[in-house]
Amino acid sequence: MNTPMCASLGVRKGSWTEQEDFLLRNCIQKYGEGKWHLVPARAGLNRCRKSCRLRWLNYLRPHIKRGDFAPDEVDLILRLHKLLGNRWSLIAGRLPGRTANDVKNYWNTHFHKKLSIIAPHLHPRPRSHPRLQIKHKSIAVTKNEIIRPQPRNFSNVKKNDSHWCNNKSMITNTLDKDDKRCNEIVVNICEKPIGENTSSIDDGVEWWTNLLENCIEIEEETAITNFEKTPTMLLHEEISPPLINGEDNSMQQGPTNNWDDFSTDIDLWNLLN
DNA sequence: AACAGCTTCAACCGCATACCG
DNA sequence: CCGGTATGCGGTTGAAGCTGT
Repeated sequence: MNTPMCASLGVRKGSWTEQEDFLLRNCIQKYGEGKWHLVPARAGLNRCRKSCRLRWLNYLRPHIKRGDFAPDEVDLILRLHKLLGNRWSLIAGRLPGRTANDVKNYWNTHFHKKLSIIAPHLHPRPRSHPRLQIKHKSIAVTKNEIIRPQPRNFSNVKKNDSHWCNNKSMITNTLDKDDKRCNEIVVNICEKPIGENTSSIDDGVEWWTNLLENCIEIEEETAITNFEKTPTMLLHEEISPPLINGEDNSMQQGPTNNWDDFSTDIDLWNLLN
């Protein structure tokens, strides 16, 4: 366990000062990201490595977007949350400039509390929010089974793909009613690179561009005109219905077949407005 | 103006997984 | 294969600011 390290030896906690931010930023610029256990010593900070990492990832990293989420981003969060559940890092990976913490906080403040009001049995939350109870009319919400990606071992896969979006597929697993792994689903989503140098200004822009390119490919393949559709609409179409075992599964979906049911999202949109 | 209650979000905590010798 | 360590992630907390009375 690592956390005792943070608690021991009087390591500083709480809000970061400008001086600490300056030291950490300089350290990362000099040595690069990673090796977090070395960062406190290198930067001359009396902070634990986890605190340094979190501060960098959530606040100091370049090109982090602050402020309100755009409607398109909210739409994407809703759809991805429906697909992935509370996989905040995965969701954030598809929102350029947004951190997992941002997405999580946004969800908890804008959606979770509202869901807990309109469907408390599905979304329990410790504290009540009387104001919101008055503000929002009741809306029927159906529970959707989240398809949770399972860890996969790609150790035998060649790791020299320099174009991280050239493989459009993300393999996930679904669980059947007996909680047994039953199917592999290939979801066409751009995967953000891991472990590459992503500090350039192209970071978010590039993956988003690739996402759009992939959407265009799908569009061309299906010979459907999507002139006035938003990226998220295209993404929605891209991720549903799934391909199971590489084949069109539209006629053989099992008990977890709810890919085209985004009624909850629409209700949540109404809540926001 | 003062107070209480509520909301937001940065930061912390603990767990799971990856990595390495 | 095993054990220790590093890293990443999601849940939770709490201080600060905001809003209503």
